[in-house]
Amino acid sequence: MNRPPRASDVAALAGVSRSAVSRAFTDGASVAPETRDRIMAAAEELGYRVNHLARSLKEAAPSKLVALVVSDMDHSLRARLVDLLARGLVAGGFRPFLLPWSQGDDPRQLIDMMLNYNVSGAIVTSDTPPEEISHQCARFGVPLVLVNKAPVDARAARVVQDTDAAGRMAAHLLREAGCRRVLYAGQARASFTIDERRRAFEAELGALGMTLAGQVTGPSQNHAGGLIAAEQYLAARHDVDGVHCANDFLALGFIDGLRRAGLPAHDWPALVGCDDIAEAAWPAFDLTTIRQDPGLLANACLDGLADRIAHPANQPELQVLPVAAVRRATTRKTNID
Amino acid sequence: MNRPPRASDVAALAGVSRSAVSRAFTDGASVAPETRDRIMAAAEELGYRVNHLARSLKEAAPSKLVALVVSDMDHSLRARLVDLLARGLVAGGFRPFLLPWSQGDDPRQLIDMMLNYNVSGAIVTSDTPPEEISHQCARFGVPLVLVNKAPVDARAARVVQDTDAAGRMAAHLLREAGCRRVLYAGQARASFTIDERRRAFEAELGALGMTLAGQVTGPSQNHAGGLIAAEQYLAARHDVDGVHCANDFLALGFIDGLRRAGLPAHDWPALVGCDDIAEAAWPAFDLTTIRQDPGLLANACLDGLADRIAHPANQPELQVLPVAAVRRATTRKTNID
DNA sequence: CGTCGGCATGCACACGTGTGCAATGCCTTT
DNA sequence: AAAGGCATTGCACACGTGTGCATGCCGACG
Repeated sequence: MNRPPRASDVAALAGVSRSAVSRAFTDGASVAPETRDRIMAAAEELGYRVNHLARSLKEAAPSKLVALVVSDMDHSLRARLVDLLARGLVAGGFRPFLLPWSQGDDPRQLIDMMLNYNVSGAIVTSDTPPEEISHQCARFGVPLVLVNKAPVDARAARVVQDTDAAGRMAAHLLREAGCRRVLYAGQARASFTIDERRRAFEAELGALGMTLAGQVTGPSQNHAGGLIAAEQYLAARHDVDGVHCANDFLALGFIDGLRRAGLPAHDWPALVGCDDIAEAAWPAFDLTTIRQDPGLLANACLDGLADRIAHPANQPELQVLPVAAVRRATTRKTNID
Repeated sequence: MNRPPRASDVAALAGVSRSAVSRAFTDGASVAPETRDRIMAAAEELGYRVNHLARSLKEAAPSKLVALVVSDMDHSLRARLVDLLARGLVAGGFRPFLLPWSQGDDPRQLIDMMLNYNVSGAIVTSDTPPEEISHQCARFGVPLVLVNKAPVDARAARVVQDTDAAGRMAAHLLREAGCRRVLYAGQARASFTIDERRRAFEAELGALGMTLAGQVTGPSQNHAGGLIAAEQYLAARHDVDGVHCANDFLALGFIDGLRRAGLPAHDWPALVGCDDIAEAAWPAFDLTTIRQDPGLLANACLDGLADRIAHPANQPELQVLPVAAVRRATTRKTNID
């Protein structure tokens, strides 16, 4: 017989009823100390473990599983976030359930998985998740937290970066570097956070009396996209003294593009990215950027989820997380001043 | 009444028995087409979903959950691997279950989680996982795949890089660059793969008539460790013409260390890393390295797991994955010849 | 027309667990 | 000594599902 031992096996060995075994493994249940000891000894001998699937089946409350819907895990900031979320969930007694999602995947499959496994909540950190996920979760009462996403469903909690402050900050950092005419590098429609930030950036440029000379666009918001944006920048011979990139990966690619083209360092524009990924601090780049603390982000998600689970009827909360300027070389050793 | 609908609710609405509902959702079961249609309509109306937890409880086979034990997710190669593994598992009908583990965590807690949830298998990609995990998995019959790990338990399948080829390759790449006296950058005892590779590297140096001048050591196998290794290298004024770094992150840090110290490019030693992480190809580094294909790695893990699940009694297989040399600037624009 | 085979369906049990309720036994109080 | 309270324990049911078995029905074939 090779099946895992169950409670009744332990009960038989310990000479008690199966209920007693169940109670021995339940905190606060009424069991005599010596009975509990005998049960625990029998359990140890058989290698018995409580089957949490069966347990969560019995309890009306959904399982302790939490779905983690994530895309673009190769983005180091997201990998870090997933790591922190998983740790936090495990520490809180939950079990993170990794659901990768890519643009073009069928969202219904994702929803099926979440509902089939009776998850007690979900955290969505993928870019541009389909609205259907939010609506279906709301319909079936699955507590949901959206990270840096647009408010697609009023019943989902949201955690977002303070995009307004970040956009203004970018403008001020370029201003500090002495810039007058600047460029924006990134796509016209990228993601919620990037778009919002860009809007605030452009507005603040006006308030500071600076000029937005135009925009260069890479095919994607990553290093490869930055390389191409830099080529465009060099080809167009823009007469600008500063560039704000949609995110750090793009900015690093932009720097690499300038470097590859052999542009002398004193001709480089001032550069400001956003996110403060680990690579931005490397001496090869030393990029001025705007920091979004992944620890803060993860904690806000966990708090938001806990709140949704505990008080499903409440108005879902919107948490806006602060950002901080990180001044490095790309706004110092510029040719301006 | 706010509980999720169950099969009996659907049965009542469709005017059939609960068995019929169960059969309607089971492939290959015997149900009349019009009955199935009526059941599906009722299910759609109520928003019914099969509860897979209860299903897996019924089926003697363990749940479709697979534990993904992972540490150091901020290592971009590992994040990529986790992403690929999660995708592959989902595609194969499994559900990945993310269990972060850090040095110092209690392994028993991890084992409890895996056994409590009756996982049908586990893939361990963390560095230096405690042996206890392997032994407990074996004891309880949980199919296990170890990625780039030492053979701690004979009953676990293993997927490892061809460390022997990689180490020899590193020596040959330095030889190609004209090196004679070389250095190894990395810790004496790091991880299984790194240690094995270093051994092969040193052996091949001898065979090629090259000299290992010594070793510089950073506090960690990442960018920060590389920075410090570079400082040591510069301080000791080693008379060498090439350096092999334990992995790419360390190599990138090493380059950044030389760059920060202002060492002119024609005085740089030839450099060879290992892994071919995305950043190694960036123009800022253009690092010669040894590629380990994460797609291959992920597929090997999934195959290994499937094999362990299908044939638990078989001898666990050991898959050795090929590596490939990636020649870039750090072995070209050297000062030699 | 009788028999047989195949298909659809329902009954009942099983999976492994938690817990309300009642029963039992012991200790304390009057 | 009787009564009452309390801790402990077992019985039985519930959670939501899959499936073997038996039954009933219908068509086909001899």
